[in-house]
Amino acid sequence: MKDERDKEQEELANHVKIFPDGEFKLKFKDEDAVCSMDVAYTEDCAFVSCDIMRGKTGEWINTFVTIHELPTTPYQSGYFAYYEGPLLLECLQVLNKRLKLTPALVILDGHGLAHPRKFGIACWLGLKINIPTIGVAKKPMIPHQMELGNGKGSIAPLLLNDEVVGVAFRSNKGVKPIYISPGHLISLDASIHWIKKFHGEYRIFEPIRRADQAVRLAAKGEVGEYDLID
DNA sequence: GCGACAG
DNA sequence: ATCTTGTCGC
Repeated sequence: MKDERDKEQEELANHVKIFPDGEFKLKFKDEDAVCSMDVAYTEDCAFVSCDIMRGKTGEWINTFVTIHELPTTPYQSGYFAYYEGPLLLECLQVLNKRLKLTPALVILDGHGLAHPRKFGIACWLGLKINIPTIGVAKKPMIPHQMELGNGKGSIAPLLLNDEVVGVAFRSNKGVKPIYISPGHLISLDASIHWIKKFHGEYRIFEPIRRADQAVRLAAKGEVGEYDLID
């Protein structure tokens, strides 16, 4: 029996805008911010962090943390957005209200197009905020067919019914790949371009690492809500 | 049919 | 995601 949410995802997926490679390449103005987000959970609450950097230079600005109620919907693979999406949205709303900041691009943990119904959490969030998004995940949801070279920077397409919906990306020699896919209002090649540009020296995308670190500190009670870690 | 299954 | 120390290697 097909989950009701499958139909909803398939419908919403029709509204997602992915540009063909080469079209509408994202350019940042001096003031444009790029945000990378992550979430951590404790027994009784959830913490969201938003790592903020200057899009034009990649320079880290600071990291913002918010506290939230735990999701009421249980986590389920394929429906991650129902679980974590609302938390990301709430954090961005607080960010906007308190810091008057609206990111020009949001990058998050999880998939975009590279999802069984082409509607990963990056698509969901992009549609909600009408801002370009990219999903970067540590595990694939759909397999890559081509062999992935072992060298740093190797890429293999993620195929869904013969359509390229993302790539497996070897972020360092010999490490397990990460998985990049566009979420909304961006192209696949631009998604790869920006991830490469901001990536850093470890396997995991550096801004996501910072967001992860911040949110864990918050979960341990070492920083509070609305704290700017800088 | 069975197992696997973003975070 | 989260529960968790030391340890091997670049």
